[in-house]
Amino acid sequence: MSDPTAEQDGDFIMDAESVPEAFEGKLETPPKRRGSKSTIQGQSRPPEDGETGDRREKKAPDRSPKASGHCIVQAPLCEAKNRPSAPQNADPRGDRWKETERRTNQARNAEIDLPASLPRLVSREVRGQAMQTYPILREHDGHRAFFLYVMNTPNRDDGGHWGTGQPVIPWRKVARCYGKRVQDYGRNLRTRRILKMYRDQVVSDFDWTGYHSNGHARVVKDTGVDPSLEEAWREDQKSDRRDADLVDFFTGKKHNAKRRHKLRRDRIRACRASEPRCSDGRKWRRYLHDRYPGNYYGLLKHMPDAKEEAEEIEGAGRVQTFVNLRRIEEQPMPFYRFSENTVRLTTSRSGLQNLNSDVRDKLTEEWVKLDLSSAQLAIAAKDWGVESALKQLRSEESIWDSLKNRTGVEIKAPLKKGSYATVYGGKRGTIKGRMAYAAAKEGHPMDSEAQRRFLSHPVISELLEKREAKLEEIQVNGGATDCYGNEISTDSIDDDSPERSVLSQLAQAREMQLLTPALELAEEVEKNYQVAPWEIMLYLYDGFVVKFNTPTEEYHIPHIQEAVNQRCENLGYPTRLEVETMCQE
DNA sequence: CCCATGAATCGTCGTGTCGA
DNA sequence: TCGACACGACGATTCATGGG
Repeated sequence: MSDPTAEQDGDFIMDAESVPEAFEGKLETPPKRRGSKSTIQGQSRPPEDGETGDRREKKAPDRSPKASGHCIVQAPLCEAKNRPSAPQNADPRGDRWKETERRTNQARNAEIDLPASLPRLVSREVRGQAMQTYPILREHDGHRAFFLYVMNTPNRDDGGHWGTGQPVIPWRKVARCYGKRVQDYGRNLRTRRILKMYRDQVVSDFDWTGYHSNGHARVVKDTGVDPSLEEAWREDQKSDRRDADLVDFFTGKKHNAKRRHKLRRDRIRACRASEPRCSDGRKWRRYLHDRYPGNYYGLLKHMPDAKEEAEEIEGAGRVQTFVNLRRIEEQPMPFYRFSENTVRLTTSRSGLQNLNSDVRDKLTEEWVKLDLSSAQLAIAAKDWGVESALKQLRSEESIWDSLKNRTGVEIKAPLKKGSYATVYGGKRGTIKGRMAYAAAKEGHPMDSEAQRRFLSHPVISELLEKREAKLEEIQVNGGATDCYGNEISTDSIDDDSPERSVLSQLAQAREMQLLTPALELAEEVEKNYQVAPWEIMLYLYDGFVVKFNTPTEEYHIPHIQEAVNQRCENLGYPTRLEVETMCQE
């Protein structure tokens, strides 16, 4: 967060007003509730559950008079009766244990900032069931947050399916659940103590693995949660919940229009912190932020399809995708910010823009995706004066077919990845590596011979050649000026080869310039019609996604294309705006 | 190459533990 | 009481994922 432009983790939801109702009134009264003593069981615990955590008992007993002292889990709360002389100094558990206890107990009513990737929406019924089963959750913010974490975190030890495998509980995440004061205790925190308190006060069968046996974080061995609650919870998470009465498990607030509104407002404000690098960027963002949010909520009805598609993804990408989906469920409308080294608008949190494209296509099934054909290649071809590329792009034969023929690679993905890397300045090794990676992911390994052929394709090889000239030019001039007149100096970029960065920034600026006529048309249409027949819903760098409010695709799409194509032609870039065909296999 | 996001990794350090 | 040792945690870095 040192980065001033970075917005904070959007979960600022946690301020006074969002304190759960349950807390009212208890503020000043000491925790009389169960607290008193029941909790404490400090020693009641079965002696042996040992490994997890405590081997401590054995020695403790003897030397300490204060054995009693240490078992008071919440002693600190009742300072009223602190005993004068006692246990102070020679506590076998150490001051840090006691301090950890104290801070954890104070987390009953804390300012807690949950991880962004943690899904927190559940149906009202399930939340009620959880509160009934474990009443302390109602009034202990920290335990409630940690309970939610254990139940819902995507961070699981099998790295595979969402919701299977055991939750991983790194100390940092645990501390985060118990609020700022616990986090601030930093290196002195005894995480094990917190876990034991959770077990003692909340879920008595909770159990976890040891730490650092192999350098990994702790893992939950047994959530210990009541089976009927566990099942209800899983069922709820799996279902499509479009019509469910959702609440935020942590705050207890209904996830209704009002809350969504507040979320949006906060997010927009956070995005304002960054300034656009060009006027077109500002226009794009204003337009996109002005969209009617309700139109994005309509996407949620495709959520089950999207999840099904996401299940197909192999490896770590699946978890990423589900995290994205959860965020979309919470607030599907994307908000954009500006970054240091590009004119592009990027969404401020993961969401539609960063979602796996196959999954995204499911969600936006009813919308139309338009993008520039081979945009990056076209831009490089023109700006670098690559004759063979210009010719190829203007010819009948698609560049992709040509590349496929040359390399013998049947699928487009790796070739696309390779050409991105080529025009954005990637080194030869990078280009090869990216292609190989993309190919492997699709299950069609790409051998080094194929990679070599890619680089020696006439178009690619001339691109590489002209690219070197361009890089040298940038180096000599100490930078370059993009199509918006921004001077990009190599000095301002902290990198081994800032020229490459400049090169890619130039292309990215141009791509925005080529696309902007579509934005202007959209603004115009909005002005001229009572109800805009179409609007741009999502910005995808070299394309965008359009929603039609009236069945006028046949009429309007060609107009949009014409506006953009006109500019491409005027400026001499051999690319066109195309409707992306959903090619299902 | 640009972006955002998060997980894993590794060296360092203060402190509790335990045996002498 | 002292010193060796292991542990829990930090912080920075590196490596993944996703998008173009």
